[in-house]
Amino acid sequence: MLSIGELARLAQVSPRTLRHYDQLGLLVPAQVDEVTGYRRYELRQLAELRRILALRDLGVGLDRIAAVADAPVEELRGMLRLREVELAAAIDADQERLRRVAIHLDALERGELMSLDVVVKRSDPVRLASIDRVAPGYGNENIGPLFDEHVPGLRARLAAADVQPGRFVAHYEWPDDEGNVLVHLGFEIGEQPFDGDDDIAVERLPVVEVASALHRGAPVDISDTFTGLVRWIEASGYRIVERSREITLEWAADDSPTNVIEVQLPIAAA
Amino acid sequence: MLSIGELARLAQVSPRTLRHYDQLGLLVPAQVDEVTGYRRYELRQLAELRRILALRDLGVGLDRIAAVADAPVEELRGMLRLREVELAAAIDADQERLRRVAIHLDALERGELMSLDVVVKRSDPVRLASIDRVAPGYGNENIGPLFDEHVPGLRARLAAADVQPGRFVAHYEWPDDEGNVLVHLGFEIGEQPFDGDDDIAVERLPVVEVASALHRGAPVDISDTFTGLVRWIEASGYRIVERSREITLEWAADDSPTNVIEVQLPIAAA
DNA sequence: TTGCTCCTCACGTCACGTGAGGTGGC
DNA sequence: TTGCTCCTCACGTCACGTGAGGTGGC
Repeated sequence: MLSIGELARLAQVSPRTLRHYDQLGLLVPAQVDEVTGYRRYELRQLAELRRILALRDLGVGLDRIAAVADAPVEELRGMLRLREVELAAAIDADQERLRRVAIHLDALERGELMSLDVVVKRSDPVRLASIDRVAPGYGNENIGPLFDEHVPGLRARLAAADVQPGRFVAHYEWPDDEGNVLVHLGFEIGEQPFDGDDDIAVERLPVVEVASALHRGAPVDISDTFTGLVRWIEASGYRIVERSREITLEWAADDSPTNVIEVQLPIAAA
Repeated sequence: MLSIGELARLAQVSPRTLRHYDQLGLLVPAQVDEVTGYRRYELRQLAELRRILALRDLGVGLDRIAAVADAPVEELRGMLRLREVELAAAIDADQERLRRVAIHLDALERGELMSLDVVVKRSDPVRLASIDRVAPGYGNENIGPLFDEHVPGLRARLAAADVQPGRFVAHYEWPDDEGNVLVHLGFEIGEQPFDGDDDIAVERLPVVEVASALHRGAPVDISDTFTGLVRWIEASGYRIVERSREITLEWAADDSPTNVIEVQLPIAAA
């Protein structure tokens, strides 16, 4: 017979661990002194304990160890197979994290500070009242004037139709052969009843996987955010499958530093 | 300004998470209503929150995120490098676990049940009073008679010298050209003052890395335990660097099922 | 008799999830 | 006025480590 300390020393664990296993019913002492509460173990329990510790060191939870302890070998086999799958998944997840850490460090080397702002998510479902206009190209110098010219009018016409405009959303199509870009300018309208008119279309943006970055401040600098986002996407092993969406989360004035625009680029695994 | 629910939706986290970050001082609302306690966030805090979540998803603890939040970029860089090292270590550890799971599953296929009993550890420091005898080979049929013949006498002579014998320990040397094996038969004597005599030597076994398995029952079957242990060692990428040690943890009678003998094989990475 | 071992609570860890019980805003 | 949101506790999670406070055995 062994005292708790002797068994602990043989197995190189703490007495506290053995008390814990006793409490869980995982390894109950062969005898317990009724007066003093002293635990007494048999030597064959060292073998039991070793099995418990071996499974524990494989990362198996104590509840699952208890579950296979008195079960047929089949159970043990199944549990080990499960653990194999879990471990493979954990390794994958950590390797993915490792890749992302490397990407952030690369971005830091280049002085880019935004890589940590990028989020991959599914876009929110959006119902939009929008107009289509053609710009002579991308970039704020081409798009900006379009906004100034058409957005106030759109807002006014929605109000006239008793529709509360929500957030402002712009999205783009690929340029045609001459470089002209079809731009959709719209406001979220939720589920308010509205069918559009001969100029205003009502559309739902498909819910897709997007990489998203936040742009703050004047829209003139939005191409920096855009460039950083594209770089992040390439480094992360995605490819862009659609043109960008820009969601204006907050807008004070054209040059206000409190402006916040979310830039979304639909992506897929490269 | 955003309510807690709005910010939570934008960032796809729970309000509870935001309250938690508030409590930790990690992301404190721009305003808190003094009467109702309602939290109000500014939109620029969404960018802060995204950075926090990005680091969290890399497995960085919230305390460390807080530590780099207002620190110079150098801190962030250092923290990410540290995380790189930690992640690599975690992956290594999980891959090692994966290998061991595979070894156990293999052993189960072959019907061996003991692989989970094997432990790698450093041997305990042992001071031994022992005699050297020559056996005509390994195996219980060669070693057993030696035990029967010499062990009782050794015990008696130690008692006569006022030395309390501890656990019985046998260890072996490599066989010579004719297959003769030098066997050391001894008892642990701790630090009791004793220098031996012309037959009994006092020795300290070097503390080394060993693979250890427990044998239960009659010593006749100890070769099964031995075989399983050797197989485990090979499958696990170790090699045997010295002959075995056998430590008798419990001994009732020659054929008692409560006998427990620990078999240790000194190992090194293959 | 003095150390050493043993005992039973019970808090702390990490990042929240999940009620309970109650109130404020549209 | 009714739902929806928000609030503050406070327990539970996982496998013990770490005291606190006290007693038993050599």
